[in-house]
Amino acid sequence: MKPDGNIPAPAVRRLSLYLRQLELLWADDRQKVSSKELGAALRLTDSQIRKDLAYFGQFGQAGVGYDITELTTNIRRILGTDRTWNVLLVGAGNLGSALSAYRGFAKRGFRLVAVFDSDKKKVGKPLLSNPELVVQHIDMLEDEVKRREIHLAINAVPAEAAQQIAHRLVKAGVKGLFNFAPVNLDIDADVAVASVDLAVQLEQLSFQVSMNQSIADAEKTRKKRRKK
Amino acid sequence: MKPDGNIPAPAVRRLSLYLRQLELLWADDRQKVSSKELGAALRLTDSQIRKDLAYFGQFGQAGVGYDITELTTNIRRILGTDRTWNVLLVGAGNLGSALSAYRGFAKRGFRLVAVFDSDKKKVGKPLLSNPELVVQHIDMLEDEVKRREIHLAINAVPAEAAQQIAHRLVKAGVKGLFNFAPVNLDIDADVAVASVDLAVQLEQLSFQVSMNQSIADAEKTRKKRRKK
DNA sequence: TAGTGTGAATGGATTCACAGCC
DNA sequence: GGCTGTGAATCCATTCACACTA
Repeated sequence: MKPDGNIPAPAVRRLSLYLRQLELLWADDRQKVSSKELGAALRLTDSQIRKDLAYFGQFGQAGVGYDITELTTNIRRILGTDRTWNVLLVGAGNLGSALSAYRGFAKRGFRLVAVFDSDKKKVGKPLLSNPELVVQHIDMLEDEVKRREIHLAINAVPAEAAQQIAHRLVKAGVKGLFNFAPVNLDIDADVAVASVDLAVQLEQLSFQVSMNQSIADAEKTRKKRRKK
Repeated sequence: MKPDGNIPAPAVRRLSLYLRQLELLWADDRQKVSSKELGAALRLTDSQIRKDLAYFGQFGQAGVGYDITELTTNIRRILGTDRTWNVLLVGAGNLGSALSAYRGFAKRGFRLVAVFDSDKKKVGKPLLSNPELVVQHIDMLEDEVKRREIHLAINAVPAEAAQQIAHRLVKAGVKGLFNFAPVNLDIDADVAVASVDLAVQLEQLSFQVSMNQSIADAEKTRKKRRKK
């Protein structure tokens, strides 16, 4: 892979979307797809798709489009999902358990290989979702990261503990961190971080709904006024 | 509220972050904060924070900064979280159950008032996390939305069902949709949608980690070559 | 002096438009 | 004719820089 110059983050995010759509098409026995068709399905412009792909190489054929199998392979390689990643999970609470049961991870080459918690009541118990996995005490973290070559971690501990656990994960050698706690992690720049804050998402919804509402209201009064 | 002109979506997203930080400061008994201090804590520039806030009004005092309580109130009003939102959940599987147990929602004024599933084995059972909530059959959806004035919905059903449920939710009158399925929902423009695709997030991590790795490798060979 | 609010300048990302190819 | 790949043009977001204020 070429550790290329400056690739916009939004382009990388969309790569995942393209992959999804390609898999759908593939399941439908399709062979070729154009940027226009892909764009229509994902509600993006065709030129955006072409530009995004062009950051990484030339995958299409003029007049024909993209070969679905080939493009799929290429995007997988770009995203680094053409191999299996070992993933660990810290926090076997509600959220953690749900995540450990999520099928979508395995389907995409992410294999959950270890689960940790600090609560002694949970340690030693197998996961309901996957009885082969037994919750380990958090003190085993460092050893397991090394032993099983784990590069990605899902951090599903409460907000208070998140920063400390993050620090520990990084020190243990984890290179990417998926964080669910509503905190801004302070982390070395060479460690990748993805964050999902569920409450923030709901706030965005609440904002949009409020705003749509007041637009609709304004519209209504405008119309009323016109009637006069 | 003023249904103002063009507010950048990223600015609205950051509003949530400001709110979180303000709450932290407030818990620390602080009275005032400057854009510079806020920026340092959140790793943003001070001017960005001032600009973001300026989209919505004038909240600061030159030479002093922002009053924490006052700014908190204002941001809540802007985001529409100065009131309680009734929220429903569709899908009482693993993810759904975890979400229903998540405390962060209630803390921010989002009240889960109904849970639906199509699986008859689940219907009628109370939620472990909140025994007052009993899983209802999906056919009750429309009635409940009206009866309890529910405007927001969390869609935690499998990908195959997501589009159909989304459609039904919108028809029932829901104005905002929090989607966890890895699909692009086709929805009226006047309905707000927030999406979290867990696998996409992991793919972003995998990309970044791979890229960091190859940068590090390149760095290494560069150094080696120099040594000669 | 410390800090806001804001026009102007910069920097990025998206879209346009078209040459070139199948 | 249909479609890619890509410079140029446009659009949008961020940062700069400073007048103004407590």
